[in-house]
Amino acid sequence: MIRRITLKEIANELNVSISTVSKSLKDSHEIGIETRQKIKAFAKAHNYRPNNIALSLKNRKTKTIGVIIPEIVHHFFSIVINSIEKFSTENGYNVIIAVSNESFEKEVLNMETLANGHIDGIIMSIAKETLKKQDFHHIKETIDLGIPVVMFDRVINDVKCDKVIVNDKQAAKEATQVLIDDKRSNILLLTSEDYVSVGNLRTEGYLEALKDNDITPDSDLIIKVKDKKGSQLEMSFLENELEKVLKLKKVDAILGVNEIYAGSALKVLKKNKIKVPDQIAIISFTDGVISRYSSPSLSTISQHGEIMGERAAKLLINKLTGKTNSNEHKTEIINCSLIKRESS
Amino acid sequence: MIRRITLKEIANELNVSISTVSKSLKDSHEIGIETRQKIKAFAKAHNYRPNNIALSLKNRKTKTIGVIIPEIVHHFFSIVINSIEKFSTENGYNVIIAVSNESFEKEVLNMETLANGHIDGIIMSIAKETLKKQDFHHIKETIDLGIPVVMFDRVINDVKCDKVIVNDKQAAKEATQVLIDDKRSNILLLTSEDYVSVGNLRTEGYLEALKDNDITPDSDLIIKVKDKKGSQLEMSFLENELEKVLKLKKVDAILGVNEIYAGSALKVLKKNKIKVPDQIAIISFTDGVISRYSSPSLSTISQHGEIMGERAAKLLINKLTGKTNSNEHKTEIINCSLIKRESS
DNA sequence: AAAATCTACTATAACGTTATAGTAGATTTT
DNA sequence: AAAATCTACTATAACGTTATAGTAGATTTT
Repeated sequence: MIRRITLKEIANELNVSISTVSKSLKDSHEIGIETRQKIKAFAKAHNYRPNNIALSLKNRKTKTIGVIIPEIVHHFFSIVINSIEKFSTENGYNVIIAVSNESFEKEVLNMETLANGHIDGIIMSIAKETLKKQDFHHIKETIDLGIPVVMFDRVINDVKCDKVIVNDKQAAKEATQVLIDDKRSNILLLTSEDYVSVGNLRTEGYLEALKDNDITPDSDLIIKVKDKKGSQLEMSFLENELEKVLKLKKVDAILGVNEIYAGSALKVLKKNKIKVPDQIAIISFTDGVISRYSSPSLSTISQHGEIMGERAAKLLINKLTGKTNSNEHKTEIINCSLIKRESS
Repeated sequence: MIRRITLKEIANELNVSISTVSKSLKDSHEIGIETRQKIKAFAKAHNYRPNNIALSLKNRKTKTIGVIIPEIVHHFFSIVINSIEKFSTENGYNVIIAVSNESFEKEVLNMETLANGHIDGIIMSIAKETLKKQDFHHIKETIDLGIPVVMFDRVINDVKCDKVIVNDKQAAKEATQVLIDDKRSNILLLTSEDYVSVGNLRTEGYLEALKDNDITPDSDLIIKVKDKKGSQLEMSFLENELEKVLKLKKVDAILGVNEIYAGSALKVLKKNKIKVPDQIAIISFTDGVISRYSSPSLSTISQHGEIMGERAAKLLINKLTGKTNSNEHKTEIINCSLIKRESS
């Protein structure tokens, strides 16, 4: 085992002061060229690398970004993380991941751990439980400590920080319109409970589209999927509800706020021998792997997770490097796009 | 903006020395009880939190684990990360994520960045390009620096470190046997190129099963999917090759080394109106979301990514906390299990 | 030749901690 | 009453850096 050599050790070996070594390695003109070269050669030969922890302490900068997300095993979030990691690394930042698992308590814990040390700023998407509780003290406290926070996708209006969102309402409205234009007017909506900001916006978009076309919304056609611990339960809830509605009501289209919901719906339709898209067309949010590999493949609304991640990272790094003022807060809106596949 | 208070500031406020503050907060009996309580109360009131960077420097421990993986947007890897993150957080460790994108160069870069500072140990799965190049100097150097490394899934035999793998060969053999027992003997294998360790082992298992049943392997029935930048190209290669083979040869079963391959195969079969599993049965590795939401759903071999992640994290943390000797290296083998669904 | 300037360094403090060694003043022992 | 011990602290060095201030000795200016 070879311990990493330090400036002190180099200084001792070469009988110069630590300052001389430090300055030489930075190629400072204060030091004579011969000494400089000797030191640089020695450092190289011994594979000197500055200790980043010491630098972090000195500079009060860790060059690390903390990311708090509700889930990792999730197509959209993993795309965003990937993109954050990519952009951050390119700009000399490391990325620490913390998962809230949709839990308020864990999110608070994550924030505290991160804020206590190893990061310069935070990118996050809010846990469902936090949205439900409407308790954002941990986020406000972190911002008060001078740690910049950027929120993406699931954001909170009354916390002042940079945000990256998608035009959820508009996208849902347009998708609904596409279904209506296809002569379908009994559109079932699979959405999440109201406190989930994005689900809510998508529901609004759906309702607006109906209104614009003078279709009276039928509350039976809106299934709000209850969150259960463990997605298995959540899905069986959805499947049961959907089957019930299909027996009672005429349905000729389904709009899902994510591809898991839509994928599960597809299973139910198949089981009941309902033809997609002939009898029921489907459009869903989240352009993930389910949509592409299911059959028929699902028409989806892409939220452009890659762009989202990159924008979020860019906003944060701009704050960290002082390129943007720390009191000004931007909200960037990314336009979704509808990807037509076989289900519509 | 409220800057975090330091020991020094507390000491100044209360007219005691920094030592006294530090010791009081650690509840040291060297300090009188009244002083101690006064200091603790003051610290609490001002929301004192020790600076972790300073502690890291002092203790030469960062309480952070680095994870280097080939991809994040990947069911199996994201499950493993999730599990690593979970176990690590529970044990007081943070997790830094670095993505190699299957590139050797990026993997080396990632290793160097991580080894230079902010982490105590590394968990990794090797990039395909690295496996192809057979150049592992970066990993050996990191280990030489006294930074423990744990490899999972894609491991390297001639690097001495802890490893967590799956019984790939045996699992592939058993899956093949299941297909044979179902009276299928023209089994097509969708595998990766030879240098990918896990793909190779699975191919071996497949071949062994054939041999045990006196079936002569047909090299036309083994498609080695070429890696292309961008999975889109990779898949069109697979689809074209598969279509060719289906025209030329009798095929009554397919074994895929991952669910992307199997999912793509399913698309091809569907396009050619081949019934699954009646005409061709499918079994694949990776129990992901594609397998569950495709139709028919795919029978898969679960590699138990959660267990893998947990074991890897446990092995590493045991090394870091000195619970296990740093010179002894374990290889843990996790048994896959076959999950039967509709495709077989 | 004294004063000013330059060259090529070194010493010191600081980032925020903690562990070790040191020390006034009070109390106990002999 | 001198010596030993205790109590309740403080000073210092260290982790590994860097920026600022300081300084011998040589060289240049006047």
